[in-house]
Amino acid sequence: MDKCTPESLLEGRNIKITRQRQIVLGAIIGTGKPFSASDLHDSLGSEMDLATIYRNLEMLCGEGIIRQVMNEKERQYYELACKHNPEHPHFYCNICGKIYCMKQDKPMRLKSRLPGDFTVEQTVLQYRGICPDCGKE
Amino acid sequence: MDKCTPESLLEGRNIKITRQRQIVLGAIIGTGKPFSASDLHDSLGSEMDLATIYRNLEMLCGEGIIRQVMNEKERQYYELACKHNPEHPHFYCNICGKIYCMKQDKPMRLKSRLPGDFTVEQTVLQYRGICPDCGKE
DNA sequence: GCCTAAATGCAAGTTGTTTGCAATTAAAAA
DNA sequence: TTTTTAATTGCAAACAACTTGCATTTAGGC
Ligand SMILES: [Mn+2]
Ligand SMILES: [Mn+2]
Ligand SMILES: [Zn+2]
Ligand SMILES: [Zn+2]
Repeated sequence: MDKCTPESLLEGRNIKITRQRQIVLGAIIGTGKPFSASDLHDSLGSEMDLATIYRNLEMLCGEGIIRQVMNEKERQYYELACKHNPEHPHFYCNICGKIYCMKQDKPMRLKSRLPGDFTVEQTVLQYRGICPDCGKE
Repeated sequence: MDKCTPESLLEGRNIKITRQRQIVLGAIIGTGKPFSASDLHDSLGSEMDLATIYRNLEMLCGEGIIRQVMNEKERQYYELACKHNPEHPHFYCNICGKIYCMKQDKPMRLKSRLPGDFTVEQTVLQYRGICPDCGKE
């Protein structure tokens, strides 16, 4: 139950702890919601260059500290990928574009996984991995 | 089992049947695979303006004649949405980027839904619809 | 404190997609 | 069939998300 901090997330990884990385990670830990690069940029009052944010998001993804959540309106969303936040499905509202995290309790009625009155219009199921062509090499 | 034609797909819809729409729909019907705007543009030997292709893809989507399949590498993929091609999951290869359509037989082992040796690395499950905030208006 | 590789900011470049506008065209009206 | 007109097209420019090159700064080992 030890809470994540910018330092705890980066420790033992041979990654420089820069001022901007502390700020970015602080913001990521601070929000519970999925976020895009420009969400971050805005929430930081544009005090950091967008290119720096993009470079750090890529790095954090590679390290498995954050994960890609959803690609919507040609914009990539991410969320923290620590032990407190295991993988789970998401609900995307076709009207306001908000992204809701769904609880991932194993055997459970759908109703209990989102609070309130959600109307599901589409269910998107995608598999990613290695195809036979690419598997043999 | 009547096969789709550009005309049959557009009929009764108050949409002008232009030369370029026949060509685009012909190409879409011709290929079984998901395609992007630039896939189409290339396959038509650049004989049609990309803007026209984008405008028509948007229109066809709105009409439910095609559907969005996947947003990958910041590029949108589509496929024909006629009665011969009901909704189904897709497999995206993390290496070559190919998109495979999966058969959607109801009760079935996963093995039988894709031919060959596919390694699943990620399963993406997304719901889209209307959230409670947007539902009450 | 000094040194060096890594990280940053800035500006410019890419790529996918959209938009404004004048010219073309499908198809409804005459 | 010819005329009319609103929709569609092509072209060029605009946009938005993201990436890259490069000179400058900085974290962290010495
Ligand atoms: Mn989530
Ligand atoms: Mn398919
Ligand atoms: Zn909503
Ligand atoms: Zn492959």
